[in-house]
Amino acid sequence: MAYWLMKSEPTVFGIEHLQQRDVALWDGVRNYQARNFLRQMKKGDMAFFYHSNCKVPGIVGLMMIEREGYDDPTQFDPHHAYFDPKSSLAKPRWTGVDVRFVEKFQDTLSLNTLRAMPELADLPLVRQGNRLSLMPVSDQQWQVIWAHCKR
DNA sequence: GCCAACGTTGGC
DNA sequence: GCCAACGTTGGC
Repeated sequence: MAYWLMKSEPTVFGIEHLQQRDVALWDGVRNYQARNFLRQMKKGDMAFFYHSNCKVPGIVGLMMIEREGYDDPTQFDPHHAYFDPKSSLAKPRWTGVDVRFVEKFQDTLSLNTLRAMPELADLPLVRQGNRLSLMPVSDQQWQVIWAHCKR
């Protein structure tokens, strides 16, 4: 089983949305590096839910990969914000996964706190200027983060 | 709202 | 294939 961290803007799709829906498609990833990670995800993998572009960016909860990578349907829909005219049913470009809500933490584990953990120095999230929207988390990194999550 | 950092696009 | 211009991300 592998571990991941996945970013989303809470005004677009936050942990509360996932909590309400229980299972949701993680769509809209339009970056090849991130897409390739999506394709590596396996059912049962665990992922931290990270809120970005908000007042207190940080880890807010836990989810599980429910369904492995399949064609992100939004790429085909010309009326959708995530539409990609260069993609087609014959040659789809983008992948989504289904994620299942597991829990919401009592407090946000803020980016500032994460940056203060020396064990996370190699995590792309804490590096300056990083824009990768989802990334693998090593076993050791996971343990360190998990120990700080208020449950 | 600002803007640095980054990825993508497209002319050449 | 280079690289300037452009658009986007995301912390602050």
